[in-house]
Amino acid sequence: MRLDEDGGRPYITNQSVIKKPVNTTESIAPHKRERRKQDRPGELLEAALDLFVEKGFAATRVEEVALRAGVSKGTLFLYFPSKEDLFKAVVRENVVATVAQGAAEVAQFKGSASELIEWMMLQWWRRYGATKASGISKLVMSEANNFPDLADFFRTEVIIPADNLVRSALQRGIDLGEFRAVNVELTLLSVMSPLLFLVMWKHSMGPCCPSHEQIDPEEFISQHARLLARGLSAT
Amino acid sequence: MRLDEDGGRPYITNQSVIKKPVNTTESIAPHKRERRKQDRPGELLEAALDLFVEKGFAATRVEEVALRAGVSKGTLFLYFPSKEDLFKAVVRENVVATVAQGAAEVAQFKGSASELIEWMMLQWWRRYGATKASGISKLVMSEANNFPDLADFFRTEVIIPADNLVRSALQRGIDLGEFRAVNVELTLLSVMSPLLFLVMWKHSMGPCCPSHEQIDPEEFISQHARLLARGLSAT
Amino acid sequence: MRLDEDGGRPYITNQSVIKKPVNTTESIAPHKRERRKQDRPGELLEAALDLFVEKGFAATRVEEVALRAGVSKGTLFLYFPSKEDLFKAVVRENVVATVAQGAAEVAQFKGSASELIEWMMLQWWRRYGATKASGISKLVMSEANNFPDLADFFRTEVIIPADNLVRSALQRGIDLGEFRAVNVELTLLSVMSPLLFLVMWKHSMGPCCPSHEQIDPEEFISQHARLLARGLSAT
Amino acid sequence: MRLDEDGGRPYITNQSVIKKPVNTTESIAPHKRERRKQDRPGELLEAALDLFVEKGFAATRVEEVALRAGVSKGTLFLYFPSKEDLFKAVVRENVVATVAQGAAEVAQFKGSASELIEWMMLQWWRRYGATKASGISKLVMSEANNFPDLADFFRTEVIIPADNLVRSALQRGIDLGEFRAVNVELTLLSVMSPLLFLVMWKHSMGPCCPSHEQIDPEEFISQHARLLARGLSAT
DNA sequence: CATGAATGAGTGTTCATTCAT
DNA sequence: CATGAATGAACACTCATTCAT
Repeated sequence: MRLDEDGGRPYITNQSVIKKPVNTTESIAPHKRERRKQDRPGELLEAALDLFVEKGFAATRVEEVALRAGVSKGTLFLYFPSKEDLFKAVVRENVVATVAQGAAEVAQFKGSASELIEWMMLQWWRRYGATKASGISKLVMSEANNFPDLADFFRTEVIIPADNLVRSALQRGIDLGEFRAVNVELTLLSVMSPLLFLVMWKHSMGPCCPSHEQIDPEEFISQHARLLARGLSAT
Repeated sequence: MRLDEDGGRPYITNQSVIKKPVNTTESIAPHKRERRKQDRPGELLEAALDLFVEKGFAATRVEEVALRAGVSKGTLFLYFPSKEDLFKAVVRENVVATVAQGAAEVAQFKGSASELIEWMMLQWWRRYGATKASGISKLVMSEANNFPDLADFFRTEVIIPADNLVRSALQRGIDLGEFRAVNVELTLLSVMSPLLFLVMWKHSMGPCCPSHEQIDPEEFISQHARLLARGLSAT
Repeated sequence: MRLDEDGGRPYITNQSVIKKPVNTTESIAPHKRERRKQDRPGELLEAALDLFVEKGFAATRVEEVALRAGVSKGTLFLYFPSKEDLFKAVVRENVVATVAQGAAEVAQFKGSASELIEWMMLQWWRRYGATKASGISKLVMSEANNFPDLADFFRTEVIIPADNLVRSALQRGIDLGEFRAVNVELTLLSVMSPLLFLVMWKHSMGPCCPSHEQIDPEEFISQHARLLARGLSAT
Repeated sequence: MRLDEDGGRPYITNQSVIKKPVNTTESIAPHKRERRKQDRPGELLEAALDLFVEKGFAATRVEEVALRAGVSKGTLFLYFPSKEDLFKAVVRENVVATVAQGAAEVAQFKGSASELIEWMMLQWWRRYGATKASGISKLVMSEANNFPDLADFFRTEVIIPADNLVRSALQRGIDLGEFRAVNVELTLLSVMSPLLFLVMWKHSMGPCCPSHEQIDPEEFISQHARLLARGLSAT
């Protein structure tokens, strides 16, 4: 390691590296500035999402969030009274609506119950599990102990609605005679646990274990869905 | 879901864990110092397990571990050269041994491959998943990104051996014509993911969601195992 | 030997070194905060130089440096990422600059090689050896084994350039026929060792040995230089 | 880095690694044991010398000294009330007598003054400078500020006698008309400083600077001595 | 005398949070 | 509103020193 790698700079300078847009025409573009102000929370939340998902709650430094959002550390605390509050806001901002959209699509699905189950699982993966946003699920599970109210919020807004979707699909299969009369609650877990495991793994051990890299999530989901379908099959 | 079962005692406890060995035969007992010395590692490991499971790796302070074990911070470092080493010792004491024991028992199992799978899953739960020690698995997944060394250690010492156990059971089923020739790696995930999900849930959302309490993990595991067995069945 | 000369002020001083800039023109001065900010590095470097020279590298606590500069420990790390970097900055500020300046002056020197040697030695003493900053050389030699990185840095930034200055002067004397064709590397040591010995002594035994006080370093250097000149003389 | 490099040892054991000689014949060899006890301080001082020279005062851990001497850490403190006292004892034990022997040999020297000077310098190097013991000179200069009484002791017992030897050689050269009537005190420094510099360098920067490795100390001393002889020559 | 387990003050470094400007 | 300089409480880890045995 070269000791003079700092290239002779005598000391660190904190001088702002934030590039604030130079308002050369302050008088004729007041709206721009206002909009900018209004966007601040959103930009901060976006930056925070990225970093929380990437590094987790503890390892994310608020200064890095602020920098990525293009504001100073102090400004972040202007909008969010603490790191914890920022975290909560991120979760609230980024998880609802995904479920609602899913529900709408399920309603229009044509096909057997077992096809529906497989389709739901794959959709869940493609629309959520495979995206950055799924990091929130991992994060919530990881930090639930430290933020119990957050866990509660997540359960109410996300988990229960999503579970209900699967529950009704299973029930439909049973009612139509396609599935045996299994315990729906238990089978629900058989459907959801591989998905949640996939997300946990992807955001935790995944990056460390290249050995598991050859596994294709969609292929796994498909096989698992078919395994379940066979297992549930009434015939 | 009774996911917080731990023999009835919740692992979050503030009661003193300093266990003075009961001297029933004071005259035969070795020197007090010596006796303490031999007890130290065990006491420290127990305290460390409690706190790691309760708070996670990063949030657990070594001094708190030492204090809970009734010694000073310096004493802890007398037995474990670093916090990471302490953690690794906790894993070895509470997880690695369990895997080894499981492997030995598996070798003596008499029965079909599908019976073996179900038995393994149930044993895994009873011997590990249902205990406080399973918090380690949750911890590792939660903090793997921040402590890749620990994740690597856990993967090498625990995940790979455990996976191999399941892998060989599946392969045996296929070789004996009991199972169809499915992709073993994918099926492995179908076996493990419900177990790991159960553990994650128990140590994260579980305590916050009393609504899932009515679910019995063993019942779920049994049903899931049978679902898989049916799904895998060659006939 | 008056080796502890430093312009009269001993470098071991407890008097406050927090130098509030005298505001002769309060109205023109920038904001108090800004002013402090600009002064910080200098104040910290000054405090660090004092303490490093007084106590050595290992024995100097960064908090003490910060306190002497009138700031908190955290503030120091705002300007210097580590104790080593602080030290390197001190070296750059107090030693490297001196070498560069010396090199510039040497380039303009008119006179014989032997005159140049004597002039360089005297300048080295007046500009560096006799000042507080020369404590850095003593420190580096004293602690090189414990902090090889610092020794390496010092060697690269200070020793090699300074040696090259002397080397070229010797070579010039040989090339011009003024000196005999001696081994330049060995003669370099004959030039440098009295200077470095002087500095070591001043910052170690010097304060303890008033008996050597009657020796004037400049007189010694002059005589040594002339001794060498005679010894090297080609005639 | 392999995380399991500790080979699975669950925790560190402080169990004694000190090999105390097993006294199988305790009853017939009581003297041996007594001698052993009497040797303790000597063995500790020897170990301390090695380590202090090798690592310096601060970086040497008392436990390492004790271990090398074959006793426990507690035993060391039985003989030396503190690390500092151990340090002082080491210096006191290891520097006298060398000078006395040198003085005796000087008295028998036949030859010119300049030959004597060169011979003394070379002998000083061979008998002291080149040996491990010279590390003490480095150590004393390095730690003199922290141990002023040590510096005083060293000056009285070592430096002054050694200086007197050189002083009288120079004076003899002047009295016999071999040398010019130079200032003896200054010339003394011209003789000693290269030697002390050599020792300082050897024990500090030397190990870090392979570039200077090609320099042969004896060759340097010879050339320096001849340079001085020419410089001092009356002719 | 000798031991070695135990201590606890101290060290460099980090980072969420505050607040004067 | 926005800034960023300043803070200070933590934290993992070290090691000279003590003292019960």
